Amino acid sequence: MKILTGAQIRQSFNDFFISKGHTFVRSASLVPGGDATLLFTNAGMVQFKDVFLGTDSRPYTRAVNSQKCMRVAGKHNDLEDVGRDDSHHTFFEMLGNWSFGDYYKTEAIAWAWELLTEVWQVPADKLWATYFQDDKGNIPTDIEARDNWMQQKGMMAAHVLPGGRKDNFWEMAETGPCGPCSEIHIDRGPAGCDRQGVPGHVCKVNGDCKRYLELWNLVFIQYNRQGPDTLEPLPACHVDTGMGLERIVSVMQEVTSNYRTDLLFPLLRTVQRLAGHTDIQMEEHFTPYRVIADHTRASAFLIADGVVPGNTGRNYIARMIIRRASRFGGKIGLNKPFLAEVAEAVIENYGDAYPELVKNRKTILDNLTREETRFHRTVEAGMAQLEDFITEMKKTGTNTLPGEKCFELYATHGLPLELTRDILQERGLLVDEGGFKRAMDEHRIASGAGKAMGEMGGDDANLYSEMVARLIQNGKLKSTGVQYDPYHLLEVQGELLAIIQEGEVIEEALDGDEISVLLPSTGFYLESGGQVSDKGLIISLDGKSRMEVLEMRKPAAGAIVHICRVIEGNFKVGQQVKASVDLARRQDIRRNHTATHLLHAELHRVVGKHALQAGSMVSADRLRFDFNHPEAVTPEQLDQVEAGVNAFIMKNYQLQIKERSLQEALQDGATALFGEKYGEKVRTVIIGGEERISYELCGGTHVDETGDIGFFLITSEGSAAAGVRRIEAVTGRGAYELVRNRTHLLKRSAALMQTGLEELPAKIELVLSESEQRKKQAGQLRAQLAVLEFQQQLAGLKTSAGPMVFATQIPGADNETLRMLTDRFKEKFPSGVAILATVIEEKPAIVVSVSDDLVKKGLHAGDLAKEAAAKVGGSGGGRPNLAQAGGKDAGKLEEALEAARKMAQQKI
RNA sequence: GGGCCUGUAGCGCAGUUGGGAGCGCGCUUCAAUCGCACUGAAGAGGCCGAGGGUUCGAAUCCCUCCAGGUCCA
Repeated sequence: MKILTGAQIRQSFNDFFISKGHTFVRSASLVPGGDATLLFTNAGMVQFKDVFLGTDSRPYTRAVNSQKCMRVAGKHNDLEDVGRDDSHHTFFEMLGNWSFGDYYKTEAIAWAWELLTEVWQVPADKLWATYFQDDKGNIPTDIEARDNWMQQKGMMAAHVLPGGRKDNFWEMAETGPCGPCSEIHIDRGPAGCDRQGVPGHVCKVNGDCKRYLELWNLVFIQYNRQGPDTLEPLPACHVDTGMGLERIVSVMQEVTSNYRTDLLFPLLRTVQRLAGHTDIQMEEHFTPYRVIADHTRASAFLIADGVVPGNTGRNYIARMIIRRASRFGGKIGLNKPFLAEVAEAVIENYGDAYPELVKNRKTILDNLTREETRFHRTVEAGMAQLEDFITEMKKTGTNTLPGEKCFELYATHGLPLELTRDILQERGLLVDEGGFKRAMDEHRIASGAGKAMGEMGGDDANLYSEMVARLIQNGKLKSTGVQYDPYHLLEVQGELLAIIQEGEVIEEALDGDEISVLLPSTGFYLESGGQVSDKGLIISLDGKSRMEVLEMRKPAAGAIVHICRVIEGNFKVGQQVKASVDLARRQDIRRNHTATHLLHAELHRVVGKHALQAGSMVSADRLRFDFNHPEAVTPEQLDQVEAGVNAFIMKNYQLQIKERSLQEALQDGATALFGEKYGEKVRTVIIGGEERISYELCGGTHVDETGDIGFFLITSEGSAAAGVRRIEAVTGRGAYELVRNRTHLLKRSAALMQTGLEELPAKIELVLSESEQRKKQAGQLRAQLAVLEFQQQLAGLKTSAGPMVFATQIPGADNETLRMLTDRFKEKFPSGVAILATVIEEKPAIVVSVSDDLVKKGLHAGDLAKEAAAKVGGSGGGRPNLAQAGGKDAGKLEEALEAARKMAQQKI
């Protein structure tokens, strides 16, 4: 075999297929654009899915690339297993070549063979191939593939094997494109078997040991599945192949582990240096090394694609992976943030092939360190909680921590089970892991497993995709589905192709119905890139029937539907209608969208280049912009940003919007946003001409000149998530309304304060401090008066041998003063009962104090308070030596005091 | 999207059937010192996250919302 580096293998794969007429296509983002059913791009074909479905087209028919993929979570969450063996990864690269209705099996097989055996010089006698033979006998055997394999130079006939549906038939979903596939395996020799000596074990292709390794899967898409038993031949056949880069590199570099290839080993070396381990120590702790290498690589790529650690969705996955890496770092003594250093090795090793890593270096390193720090803090807090549990256990003499307690530590305080177990182990204690699992399962169910990522996809997808397919066949729709042009088709006339109500196709909609409506073409903007859907009207040609368009949706490829409510008359499928976008609303949206671009640009200038867009919402009445920034934006910065955007507006720049190739735009420095799907042709929006203030890829609608925005005002700044700030702003009409309302408020305030606008703040300050002072003074005076009054009353009392019982009203006192007065009473009469009352806001309030010696005799202040309160229609209580009560009827206060006094005297 | 936890002085926190809003650090002033650190004394600083409800009375109980943390998908 040729000796090549991992980077060379990737490059030679691309070069080989480019030499066969393929176009190199950049790896799509890990965040799949426009596919909410998918958490991450998990295969090479994700970005070409719509091409296979026939609803998207590309300027080329042959493509090649290496695609970034993440496989984590999803159906089977095996994250806990990644890093424990030599072949599993969260992140990996998939090499692939594609034919879109161009070449087919003959070329695909010949080229795969040529690349492997001639270019890479993999020994032909070690290679095996499989072809499809239906184990159920319904679908024809793929003889074409078999024969092609047999013809390859050096291929041994015995090495071409049939395989059933499980391994050799590929389907995207329950319906849609599908076809047989053909796999290439390599025999690593008897030594590669990990089940040697197991009785009955036989090494074989697609067997249960590791001797035969699947290298490459060639998928031949030739059918369209329409139901469980109906396959229709496709008019054009496609090829979709995939080969895991890490795997082929491990084979060609003849190492036993993906982690020992030059793709990943430099990362392990970095960890080794940080841990200060010898080679032997590294081998002894190979699992933590693998976990750290895999997870750091994955999180670096995630962050580069805009997925910063957070607590929901994709962001949560990023957090989980980083925390797991951090935890395994702890196992080899790395207790301070260290992942940034490992990430440096990732950037070094992958930066050439994936420049987004280099471009986002600072963001990657900062986010890793920040997340590690946060995790350490969380763990410390969790440990403190655990200490409480341990003390509790020692008290009760148990040695096993109940599962639900352990789960509480995990689910509420973020302390992983493993750490809890380790800490307990050190103290000779145990965890009830069965209980933990049970609590976990309960939690899973309680959290409503299933519809977490939103409502997209769903049951209607099939309904719509079938409907679109039928309409295309009938010639009612173009081959790409509904014609969508939100830039020009602001008013269209067309046939009402279909009406859907609550998942059912109907023929007629009546007044008041809420329905989905399909037209051959539309100019209503479909929510994307944060810009909300358009609203507007659909009317019959005679103008007698009308429905309002509330929202736009795309339930399936090619199906862009209007969600409507009929407000007058009725509609029938087949009739001609006119659809018109609400233009005033659209105009507001355009202003807000262009302002969003200006805001983005200005934030870069004022707070820094790292302030990348992390989310955006453009609606008619406001705009919301989220961006990465670790701390609050200062009021000065906000002011500067607002002023900057308004300066851009006043310069009245002409916007330049044009289509160009993605490659060209990116090379030219355009900002591409994460989570957006870009085809080959992209729409670019440039503001500022020569100065080029902003240059973004954007499908949204924009104003013609920045002056159209009118005016821009920031209305709020706050936190959207950890490390993400959110700015809200208004423009045009909204900004004017805001200023007008505020001006009115200000004028009214100034009038109320009897001063001019300029002097208003000073005047308010003055009035506030005066009022504060007066309040204090008044309180002090009231208290002084009350004290004086009370002291006079006290002076009138004679000291006697026995306990003193004293009940009186102190006008003007408040609760606090009354309590203070009971202390005065105690000073004069160490043994006694004071029942003091006052009237606050027309309601009686009573405070009862009982000296300690009387408390010991069984007197309870609370009882006296209750007795008194009963008379004034209230209730009360407190501690034995001090109690409070309140009531409603101040007129009976004297009576109440008397009752309490009597009761006290009786009890003494 | 859902489950759980937490919002009390500038910071870290306590507040136990609902009845005196507190502790530590920090801050201000004074004393002591040639000066600083330490120490001692005095003091300032709180719509107890927001809004509603129950109650004579809510930091405390109930509801809604907001923010942060954490887990599940």
